[in-house]
Amino acid sequence: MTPGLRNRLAEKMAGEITLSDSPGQVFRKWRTGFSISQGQLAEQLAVSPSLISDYESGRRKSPGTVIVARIVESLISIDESRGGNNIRKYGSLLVTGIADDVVLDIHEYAEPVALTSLIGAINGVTICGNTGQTIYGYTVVNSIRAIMELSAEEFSRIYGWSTERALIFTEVSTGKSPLVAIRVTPFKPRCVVLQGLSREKVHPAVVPMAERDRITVAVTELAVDEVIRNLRSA
Amino acid sequence: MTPGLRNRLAEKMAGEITLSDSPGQVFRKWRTGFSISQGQLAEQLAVSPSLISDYESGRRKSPGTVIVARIVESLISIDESRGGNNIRKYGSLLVTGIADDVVLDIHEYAEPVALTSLIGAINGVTICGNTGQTIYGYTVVNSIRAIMELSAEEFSRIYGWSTERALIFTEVSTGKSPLVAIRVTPFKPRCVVLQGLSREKVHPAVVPMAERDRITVAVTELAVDEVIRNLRSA
DNA sequence: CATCATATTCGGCAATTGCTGTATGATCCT
DNA sequence: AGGATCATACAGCAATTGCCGAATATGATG
Repeated sequence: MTPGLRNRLAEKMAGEITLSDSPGQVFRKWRTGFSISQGQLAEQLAVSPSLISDYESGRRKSPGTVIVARIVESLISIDESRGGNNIRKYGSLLVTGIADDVVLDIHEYAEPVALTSLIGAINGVTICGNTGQTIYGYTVVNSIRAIMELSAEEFSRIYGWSTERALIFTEVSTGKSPLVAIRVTPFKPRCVVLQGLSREKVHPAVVPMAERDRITVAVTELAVDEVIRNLRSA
Repeated sequence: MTPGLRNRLAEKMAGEITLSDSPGQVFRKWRTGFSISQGQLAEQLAVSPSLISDYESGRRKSPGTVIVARIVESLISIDESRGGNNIRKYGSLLVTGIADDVVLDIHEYAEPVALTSLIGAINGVTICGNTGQTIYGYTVVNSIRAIMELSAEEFSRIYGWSTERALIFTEVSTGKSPLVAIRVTPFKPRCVVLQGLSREKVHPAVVPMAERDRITVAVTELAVDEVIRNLRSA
């Protein structure tokens, strides 16, 4: 695990916290992701445990950069003292090695989000599957590039932290190829969104394949840029 | 320019500001890098220009996440409205496409740093060249991997924002190969540091090559991890 | 049911921030 | 020389933060 990786992970965490409308929730996401209790974090920071709880619960709406930096550095220091497994785990998500124009955006939610909320945000129409679920993140993928260029190992990395996410494939023509690609890989997303399709143009093989893998499928005709923008704003 | 790139650049900027001991200086670095005046930024933010100056000058030691996020989003919005050239320019530095174990760390300084300060931070010994210069950043590179694996285009990207930087090559045996590689590429760094060498073991061809390219050369026997840690702390 | 660990709430208060508005100085252009 | 632009310093003040400590709530375990 290189110090460079650790520094970039710290930067990623700090950036995500700072840009969030709910920094407390993002604090908690990272703390629990690192398997650290509030008491342990408070001890490392030499503060009262209620301070950690105050922040995570949103009592402070605009924490200062000093306290954010201290919390991030403490999380990483605790993990380093335990061997650095979480730094490697989350750090590996930073090193995509995948061209920017294949993975167009990727995001992990601080807390579970209703699938209906995501589909609604992009004016999606559900084709099949259960929309009563929640998801933990999404990845927006250039469909053709992903299928043509990614190895199996790279393909698995578009899942970020969790397979309980939505994969949004852009500029698809019938939707068949993305579902075929998912069929032959070990991991299944919660939901697949086919961008650029109307419901009528969905290939008839899509629904049976999706149902075999218990994947919810939706379509959206929103432009790619708008999909990404709306998802980030939701 | 993908929205994903823009979001990751925003995250990078926010993270860097938050983790810095001088957030004001990092605000200024990004603002001037984007060619935006304080007045233009204030207008976009709908605030008084003195607020921007107050922050950049360090009057506020721990700005809140809300104001940091607003400033970062405003810089990016202004650039988008101008065509997005700076987003592409700085965003391209995020998409290394270079394996993490080649570029071990890379950093841009908010303001010029004396070369002697960097060399001192890593217990370096100057072999040749002028140490009275300043630098704007550094890149720590795995010497063997970089030379064996990087294309010419990839090699040029280890320069980050500026060639006025130090390149630190790790685990070198004689130091000849890095200087040869630099000789045959168009850009020259301000300084090359050869990690893992004592002054006696430097190949005799190093100094003549460095002098031809007006590059300062130093050596350090500090461990790689310590080099990266000390540089980040300096 | 008791105990323990973890988490949350909340009162309190000194310190700091967010922001306006005014004053000042430097630089550039006409 | 004068105006415009850019940047900085600073007084002032309402609002908010950083943090402690006590009390309370919740879930797991024996």
